[in-house]
Order: sequence, then structure tokens, then C-alpha cells
Amino acid sequence: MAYWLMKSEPDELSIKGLETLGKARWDGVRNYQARNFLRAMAGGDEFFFYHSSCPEPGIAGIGQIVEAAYPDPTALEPESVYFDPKSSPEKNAWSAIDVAHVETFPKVLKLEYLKQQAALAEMPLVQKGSRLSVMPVTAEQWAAVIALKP
DNA sequence: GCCAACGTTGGC
DNA sequence: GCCAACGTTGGC
Repeated sequence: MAYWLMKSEPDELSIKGLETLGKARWDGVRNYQARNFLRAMAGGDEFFFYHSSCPEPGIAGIGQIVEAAYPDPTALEPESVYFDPKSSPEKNAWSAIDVAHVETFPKVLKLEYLKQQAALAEMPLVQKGSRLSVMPVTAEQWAAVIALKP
């Protein structure tokens, strides 16, 4: 079992939204590095649900990967904002994954706070200029974040 | 809304 | 294959 962190704009999907839905499809990833991480995920893996581009950026809860990634249908939908004219049913460059809600943190662990943690210094999340939206988390980093929960 | 940093595109 | 121009991300 592996650990991950995935960024979502709460306007698109928030941890509360996932809690309400129970399960959701995580799609629209259009960055090759992030996509490769999606493809490396397996059912049962857990991830930190991060809220980005919002008033309080930070880790808002935990989700779980339902099963391995599959071709992202939004890449083939002309009406989708994630439409990719270069992709086809035969050759879809992008992947999506189904996720389930595990836990909503009582308070968001703010980015500002996470940046102060020495144990998290190696995470792309806290590194200047990093825009990676899906990233691996080590067992040590996972435990360090869990320890910060209120 | 600004802007730094990064990724992608496309001419050559 | 280089690299300038452009587009996007995402914190502030």
C-alpha cells in the first residue's frame, strides 16, 4: 500500500463534496508526471486531499483509491473543459481514477503550517515553484502529517 | 488581480 | 533539438 497527495480546487471537488458523494471520479489531470503517478496507484492506497486555489490552501482530509486508473473519459468529450483533441478511444493519453472518502479533518492543515514542518521539507507540495498536482508521500511524511491533526 | 515558476507548443 | 513565446498553476 502506498500513500499519495492529490490537489483539488474545492470549487470543483472539496473534501466535504467527496464526503457527501462517498465516491467520485478523479479526472482532468493533464500533466504527464501527475498522470504517471495516477497510473502507479493501486486499490487501497490512501491519499491526502489537498485544497488548492482557495482562501485556505492545505490538507483537508483523507481519501482512498478504489481501484487502478483507467482512460480518462473527459479527454474524449468535446464539451468537457478537459477535452483533448489529440486523444482518441484507441489512444487516450490521460488517466482517471475512482476515489472514496475516508476522513474529513476537523480543521484544514494549512499549507503555511505544513511548510514549517521539517519532516515535510522534501515534499514537492512545500517546495517553491512546484505545481505538481499528484505526488507520492512517504510513510514517514504520512505519519508526520497525521501527527499534526488537531 | 498579480506574478513567479513551470510546462507545452511550434518555428526554425 | 533549441528556445522564445505562450499558457497554466497556485500562493499571496
